[in-house]
Amino acid sequence: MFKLSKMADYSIVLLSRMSKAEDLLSTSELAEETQLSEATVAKIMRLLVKAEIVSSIRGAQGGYRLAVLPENLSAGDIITAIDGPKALTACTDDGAGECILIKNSAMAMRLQKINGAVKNALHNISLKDLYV
Amino acid sequence: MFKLSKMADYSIVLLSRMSKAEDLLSTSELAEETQLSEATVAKIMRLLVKAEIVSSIRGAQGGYRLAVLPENLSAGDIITAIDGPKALTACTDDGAGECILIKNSAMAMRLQKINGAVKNALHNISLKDLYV
DNA sequence: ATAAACCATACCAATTTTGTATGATTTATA
DNA sequence: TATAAATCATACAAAATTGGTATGGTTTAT
Repeated sequence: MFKLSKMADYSIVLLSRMSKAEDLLSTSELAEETQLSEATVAKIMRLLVKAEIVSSIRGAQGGYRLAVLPENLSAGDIITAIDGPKALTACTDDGAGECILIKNSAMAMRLQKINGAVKNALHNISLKDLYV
Repeated sequence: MFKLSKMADYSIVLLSRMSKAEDLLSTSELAEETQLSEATVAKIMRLLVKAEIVSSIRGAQGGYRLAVLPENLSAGDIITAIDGPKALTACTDDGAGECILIKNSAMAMRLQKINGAVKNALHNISLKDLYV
């Protein structure tokens, strides 16, 4: 399926909100403003931190802040962070073991061609483009 | 998720095989040559017929034949036929009721922008490009 | 010390996807 | 005209994925 997952869409909502903020935003603040549950927000923020899309400050008065400029953050980056690399990667030569298994097969070529085109398209859309 | 479904991939295998054939190919012939089960082949062919990507002849000695030139058949057409229009459509103005519900919302705008880009990318890849 | 806040993991429910089974209809051919 | 080859239509169960929540641990400002 080639459609945006709910989680990826939520993450764009959150990132759009963060791109308007000067200071740190906590999970509870983000949840309240976006109408999402705190648990869901927390789950997404963890993934965005791991992908180094946002930076986090722990402890009281902590929170999250964008680590990248909105114009330098692509939809592809966000989707990869949320849905995992398998959602998008085009099986490049430096890939992991799984990729080698189907290398040289016709199936691998097709996946590479199609996923490569999708990947490319998504990397040409920035968060700034999405923030309407 | 932005990856090719198994069914869509199978359909490309089948269509690639058909693009090499001069005459009709039956479900059992296609199944044998592609190593897929007859039931799975039958299911896919039905969808391709409904989408007018292949034409079918019923009865004994019947079978399937490509109804479009490989260079005029896009990956987007194939995916839409197999996974349904929701896999790809960008929520256009002439769309069905479901689309109207989220119209004018920020979510609709994002979906439109992202899915539109993916849709466009997939329509620029033809079956001929995939047939390696 | 305490409370605010992030971190990590595990888990279940809901949905979607895959794959198969069954029976009906069409048609070439002996 | 009976038979077999073939597509058509629907329904359904198993498997995988996704969505969402809960629980407990760790960090840090006050």
